[in-house]
Amino acid sequence: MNISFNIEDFIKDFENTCNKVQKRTFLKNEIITTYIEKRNQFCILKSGNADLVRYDLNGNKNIVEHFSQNDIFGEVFYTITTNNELLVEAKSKCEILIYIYDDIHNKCKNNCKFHQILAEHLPELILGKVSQLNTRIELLSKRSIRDKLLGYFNLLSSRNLSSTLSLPFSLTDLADYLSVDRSAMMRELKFLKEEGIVKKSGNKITLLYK
Amino acid sequence: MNISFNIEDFIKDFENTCNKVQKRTFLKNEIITTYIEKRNQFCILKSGNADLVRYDLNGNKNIVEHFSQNDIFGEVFYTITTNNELLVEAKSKCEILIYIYDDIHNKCKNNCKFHQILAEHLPELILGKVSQLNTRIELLSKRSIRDKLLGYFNLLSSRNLSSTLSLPFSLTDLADYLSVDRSAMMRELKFLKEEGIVKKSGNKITLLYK
DNA sequence: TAAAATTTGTTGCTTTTGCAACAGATTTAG
DNA sequence: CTAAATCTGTTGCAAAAGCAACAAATTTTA
Repeated sequence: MNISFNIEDFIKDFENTCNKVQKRTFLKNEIITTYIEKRNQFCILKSGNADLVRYDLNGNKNIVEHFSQNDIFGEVFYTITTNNELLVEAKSKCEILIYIYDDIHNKCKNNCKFHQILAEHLPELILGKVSQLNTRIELLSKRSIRDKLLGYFNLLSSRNLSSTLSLPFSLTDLADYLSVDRSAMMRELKFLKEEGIVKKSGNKITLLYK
Repeated sequence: MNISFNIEDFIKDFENTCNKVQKRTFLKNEIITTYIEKRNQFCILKSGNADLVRYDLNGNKNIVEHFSQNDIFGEVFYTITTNNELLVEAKSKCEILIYIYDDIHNKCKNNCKFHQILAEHLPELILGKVSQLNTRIELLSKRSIRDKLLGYFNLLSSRNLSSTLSLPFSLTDLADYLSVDRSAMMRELKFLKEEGIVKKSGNKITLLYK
């Protein structure tokens, strides 16, 4: 799994070589797609931010994943189950490439570079996804709100190579992402500030320990 | 993503066509592998049961995944992070195929059928993993012990096409898998029995509602 | 730019979960 | 076959998290 494949360059160079690839733009708050039928959509987020959202039977909103530039998503990653409505919601203006997974696999009739190269790098692309999901599982496995918050902050901080980080979420959404009650999370965040463990201004968090 | 690829047949037919594939057997409680260095191990569980386990900083045991026949696992699925010791522990006698991911990708010098066919089907194999991880995330996102228990029981029940299911875990391990306190889980299970929602005898659970 | 909608921040109270400890049942190992 | 280890089941108490409700700040939109 060499990180030799640069998805950004790939899109730039080859997205126009195949007429089966759909390009679409969505505005903030628009629904990009739902995971209902098994059309095997495979999507790449060219720009913008989006959330994969589930509303459970108790009416709780659940942010399953948060997508930013170059992330991949779509039905193809899910076994569609009964009582689950999954939506991908644009959180800002989004440019998306959409195509159907089977086309990639069964070789495109066009013999275009796009499908050719994509097929070649598909395993590492999907492995990247697996890695992200494992990180998500680690976070959700933490047993207290405090550990979830600190775990998430640490993650963003290490990606950012800095002890300061910007939240890609509102605090309301962060609670839905961590799967906890918002007011309880706010309380915990207050304690973390009072104890001098984190500092917060606007959507910036700074980790103060070590 | 046609489910045309039968991993069991594949192994039977081709595992001996490549001398780079390592076959190993582990006894119950032996450590099959650890995710520490990035050797890009890719493993297939031919038979037996195993758990992927993490011990967190508070000493809590966490069962990240449970593997049974034909499941795939290994370092290649993980971004190795600092404070994380991940172990794969055999829960029964296990037969494993081990090989290094890069060999698959960069075409095996032997030009053996094993690598050839595996490479072809790798994306759908990894997509199956993604699906499993998404199911895991859904479970961990549930907000109460009751919902986690019922969610897990439902899952096993629908796989089993029956309202009765066998737990592949001891209750102690189930608590670590659901990421909750064992005694709290036992209490909740007791309530579920008292309310006539589930029935339990031995390691068999029956769902009584609907 | 004014009104509406959403987000942040806070609190009192209730419910759920975790922790510690222990006894009995079951399984494993010598 | 017996002793040791592990697992199941239970409880009282403490701590954490959820719920509901509201005011103030901020952002969106018409």
